[in-house]
Amino acid sequence: MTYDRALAALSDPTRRQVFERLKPGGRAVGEIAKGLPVSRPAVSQHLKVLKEAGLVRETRDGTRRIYEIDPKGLGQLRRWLDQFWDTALDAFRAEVEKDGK
Amino acid sequence: MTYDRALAALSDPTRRQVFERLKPGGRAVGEIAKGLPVSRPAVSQHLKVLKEAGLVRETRDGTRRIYEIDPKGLGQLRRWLDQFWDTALDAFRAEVEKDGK
DNA sequence: CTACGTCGTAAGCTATGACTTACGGTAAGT
DNA sequence: ACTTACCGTAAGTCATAGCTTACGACGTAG
Repeated sequence: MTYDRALAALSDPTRRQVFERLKPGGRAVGEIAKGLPVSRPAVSQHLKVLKEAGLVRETRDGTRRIYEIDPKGLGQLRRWLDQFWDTALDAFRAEVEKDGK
Repeated sequence: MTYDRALAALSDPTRRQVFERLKPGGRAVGEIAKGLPVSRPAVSQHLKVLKEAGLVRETRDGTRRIYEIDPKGLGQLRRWLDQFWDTALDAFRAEVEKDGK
């Protein structure tokens, strides 16, 4: 029942950028901030929100914190989404195929 | 590329309530507002956002507007979500099963 | 032990967004 | 034609969330 936090977390564009930067694999905070249009502390705050939403997990490596995608929050969000598929979408399957790309 | 709007739309709790009320089927605005802790105009504004996100579609019936779930936005959101499954989750499948309910 | 690199947190500012009340428009019934 | 029901939009208020700079904590290297 934390899908609500996941939705709130992923609603912010820059926070989504942070999250998408973790797709290739784990990364350190400063490395993530590099290239983003916001400061490093801002990235830290975003990572905190993502972590509390279960979308990201943290690992220590010396003074550096490595962040990687946590499938837990992603799974909860996906299950919540599928809930609408099962109940309300049976009549529209044809259009789902049609809307394409 | 409208998954961003869908995420922004579903991030608000009361807007999620509006959306979830449409799960059983199409409903009129006043009917949706009944039982919600906000006014009817507020519901109208929420429906407008949901519509622009492709999550809801509108139908006329006299002076009433019937709103129902639109699978289009739901599909785009789901595809965006699955993107992370494919790339970053191969190593964690075991844990996905473990986190359970 | 000093200096540096890496990072989280606090405080403060600003913009955005969710809500309210008030109003106007349209369709149906009498 | 008048009234009633149903709804969208405009204007204004208030809280929240994202950003910045400043600071302190922690580990590492020399």
